[in-house]
Amino acid sequence: MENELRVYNSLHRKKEIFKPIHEGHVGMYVCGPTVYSDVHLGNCRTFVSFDIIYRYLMYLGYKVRYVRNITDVGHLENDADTGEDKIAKRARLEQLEPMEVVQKYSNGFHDIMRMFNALEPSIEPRATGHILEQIEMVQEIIDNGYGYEKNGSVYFDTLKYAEDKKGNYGELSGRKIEELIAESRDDLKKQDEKKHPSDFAIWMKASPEHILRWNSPWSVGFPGWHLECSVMSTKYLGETFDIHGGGNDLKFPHHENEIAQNTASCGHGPCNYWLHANMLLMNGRKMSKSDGNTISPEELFTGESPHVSKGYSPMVVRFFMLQTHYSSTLDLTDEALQAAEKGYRRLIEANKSLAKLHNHAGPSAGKVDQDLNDLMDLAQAEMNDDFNTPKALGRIFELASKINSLKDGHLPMNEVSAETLERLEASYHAFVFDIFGLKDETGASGDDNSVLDGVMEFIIEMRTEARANKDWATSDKIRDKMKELNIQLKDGKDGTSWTVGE
RNA sequence: GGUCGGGUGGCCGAGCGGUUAGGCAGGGCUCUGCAAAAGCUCGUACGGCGGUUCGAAUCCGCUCCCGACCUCCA
Repeated sequence: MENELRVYNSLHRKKEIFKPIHEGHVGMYVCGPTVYSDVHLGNCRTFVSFDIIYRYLMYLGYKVRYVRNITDVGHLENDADTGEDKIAKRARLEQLEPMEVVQKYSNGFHDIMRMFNALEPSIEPRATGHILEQIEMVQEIIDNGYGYEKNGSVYFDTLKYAEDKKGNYGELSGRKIEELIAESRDDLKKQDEKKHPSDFAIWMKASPEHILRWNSPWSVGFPGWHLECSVMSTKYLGETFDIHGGGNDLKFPHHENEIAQNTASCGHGPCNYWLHANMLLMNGRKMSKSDGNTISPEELFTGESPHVSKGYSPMVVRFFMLQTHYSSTLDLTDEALQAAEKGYRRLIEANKSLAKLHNHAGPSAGKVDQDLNDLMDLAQAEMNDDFNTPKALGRIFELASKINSLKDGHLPMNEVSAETLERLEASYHAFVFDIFGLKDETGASGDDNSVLDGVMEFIIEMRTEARANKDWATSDKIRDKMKELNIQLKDGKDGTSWTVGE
């Protein structure tokens, strides 16, 4: 097991030891959402993946600047004939100001991410707030000979870029420029203006119906579709930073073009490590609105969808995501979610049991002590191996078994040193809550549940009395009634505990 | 068609040359007034066909399926 953090760098297609540019600091940029409609659940998976990476880097002691943009301008709508901006089109549709649309869906996005307990990025820049910087970069690219203007639009000269060996166009996505020539479809917009089919726009002249528009040296228009990330990552993280992340589907053309733009303007690519999160599938297939194979975060939470038998809480979904490595596809099925729900509860319940072990710590360390420490070391090692949450989770589950055994007296508590118990509490908590980013949704022992806690304490006391008197009728009545109210009572060695839910 | 990535026990999902992943479900046992919870325990899987090797789920070849990207998309 490696003790150093290793990450899978998409650019080199191999795992590499992670070494930040500035000791103790990490700059990370993740391509954020385009806010022209409600967040896609797949989006959430990507951001949850990077949320865990962010959390783990901080856990390791790094000071992280996490930049995740909001794209509120610049994406062409492919299925429309006009080639107009997605935001503008949506605005027309709903009779709203473009920025109103942007605001609405940004809010919605934030709400969902909050439900998933994702930490906010350090900076969340918007493309529309960086038009000047984008114009500057376009000019730089032109000045360096890699951009050309045609009818008010400016294109990136991929052929010249490739010929100069300035960068290696296609390196990230494994594409060759010759193949791009052959494959490029001839019905692309403004094809006739481009010198080469694989060239892409870095500034677009606005058509008359285009609402979002800004003045520039070339025309009244809007920036190209990949420029914002090049510009904003450079502005907030510098010309070279540590990690650039995003969904797998952004590798080409988005990230490839980003590299080209950065290289053309400042001579080198933006970052040292490219990390890509894989896609979320449902029932083995890509989520697709057209064939009905889709579910929104809200539908998933409420259960109002033909694809799920019931609603699953955000934390259950988050746990479900943890069970798969971020670089693998994740297949969402009702059955898998049900399993995740149980697993999640087990993980949280063990944490509560752990808290109760506190007073029983013995003085001498034994085999159990060693096993616990080994498992904690292993869990960390798994995370160091490219943020392997499924493996780390496996170790934490093994810890949960040990904790339960200790609680039930199946393992000798006096073999666990006070030091190890302390470490176990800190470590278990750190993994479950700080790194995995889960929250306790099970109701009991919550921070803001003092009233319910008090009531339950009383009810359990009453039932314990009944049981002491072998008044089974009363004790079972209490238990059944609680069950009806969705509260489960569990009799253990040290008394009765309770949880909300089945 | 091109480029990548996959096919693992009933389900999900790690592993990627020799060792029990883990979760869920199922069987058995322990504990318990009963139940639940919890613990212990059982199941012996790697798409197919060849090859390399003392040894392959793990490497190589062929083949069959699946997915992603190639066009806005996380």
